[in-house]
Amino acid sequence: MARKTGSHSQTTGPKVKLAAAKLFARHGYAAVSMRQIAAEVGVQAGALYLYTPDKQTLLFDLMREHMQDLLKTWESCDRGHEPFEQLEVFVRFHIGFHLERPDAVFIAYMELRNLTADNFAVIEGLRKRYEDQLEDILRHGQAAALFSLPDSKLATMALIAMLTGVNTWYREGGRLTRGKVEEIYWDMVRKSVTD
Amino acid sequence: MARKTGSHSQTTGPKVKLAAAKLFARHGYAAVSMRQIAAEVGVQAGALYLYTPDKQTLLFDLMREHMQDLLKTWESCDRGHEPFEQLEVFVRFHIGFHLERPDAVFIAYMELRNLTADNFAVIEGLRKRYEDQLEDILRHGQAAALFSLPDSKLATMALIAMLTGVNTWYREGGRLTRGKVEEIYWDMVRKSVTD
DNA sequence: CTTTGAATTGAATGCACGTTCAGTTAAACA
DNA sequence: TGTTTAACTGAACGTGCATTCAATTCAAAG
Repeated sequence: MARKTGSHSQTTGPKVKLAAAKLFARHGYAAVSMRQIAAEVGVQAGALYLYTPDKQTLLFDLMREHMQDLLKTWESCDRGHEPFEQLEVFVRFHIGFHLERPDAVFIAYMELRNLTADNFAVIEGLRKRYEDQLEDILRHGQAAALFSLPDSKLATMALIAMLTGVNTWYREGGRLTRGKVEEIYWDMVRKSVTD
Repeated sequence: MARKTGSHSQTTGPKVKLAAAKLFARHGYAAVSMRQIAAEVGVQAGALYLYTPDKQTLLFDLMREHMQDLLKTWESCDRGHEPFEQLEVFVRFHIGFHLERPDAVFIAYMELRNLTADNFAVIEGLRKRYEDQLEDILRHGQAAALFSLPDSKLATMALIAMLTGVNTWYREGGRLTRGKVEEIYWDMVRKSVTD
């Protein structure tokens, strides 16, 4: 399928995913046709099937790759050794990672209901693994009597919702720099988990 | 259009909106057909057009009515007179109102991109008016030196995202009662806005 | 210069879509 | 009983959907 030698296009494969991500994020999976994606890439609709078996797999692959990227990047970064430090690293990592991939984040949060049951289970599993990263930090901080949380599961959900929300309003070149946003969110998070 | 005297059905009109809300929330506006909505109501597709001019208006009306209900209910409730009290009332109101209307909330947050430009502007205006309610509370608390916030606009967005997130995980009859959830969230919010 | 074969086209398949509307039903009224 | 009328059906309209595939293109290999 994938060409081995140079032919008249070197980039159609990757272009398909970029085009699909852009259009799914803007208009939603169900509202975007394979013809629209093909037009964005600059080919006819039939050519897309050289790069994906069907539309559902295109969506699933985008979401799976995003979640795997999220987990892998988190696992391979220096995550600190003490609860406050770990929580600050997590907050800054989450905001930075999400602000760099607005399309993928939007799709991963909005298109869950357009996945088949099997695909949904896979993505939910990956999401759960990520949420567990934060929950572990909160529980260790709680166990060390550094944090004060009535319910670490609820706090996990509350904090992740708050942090991910940055994508709904942040615009590059706006009033606040990315670093300033990270700082303000970290300040709120730190206070919310302590007495 | 609407019948004035008793005929063989008293309820088709309202049923259309309930069915549409349920299906839009579950599968998304673009993925739901007029035929599916009609089947849920128990009529043929053509009959829906006695109650809505088109599918887009059905979506818009659901979103507009939800936002108007939100604003009206907030404006007509006892909102307190002192910043901490006002903020606590807002937190509890927001959580309670949202948990009671999961379908409408889901639609209002997920289907913005399926609105026409004109309809989007209307809904965004209503949403802004609601966000301003919280921002006003935070600014007054800040002005009275009761709250400590580097940026009240950012804090508004962060808190609303956190509170609305409750709809993604809360399930009636689960581990926590609604009142307990309100209490825990209020605790986190209170701490996050103070020193 | 000819052969090869992957990349792509473009037409076609069958199906589902939103919407319309002439006709049917049946309850309410005269 | 006969007339009215709102509610609803069922078929149809034109369009666009995801997907398939025989035919074509064209750069590289021989």
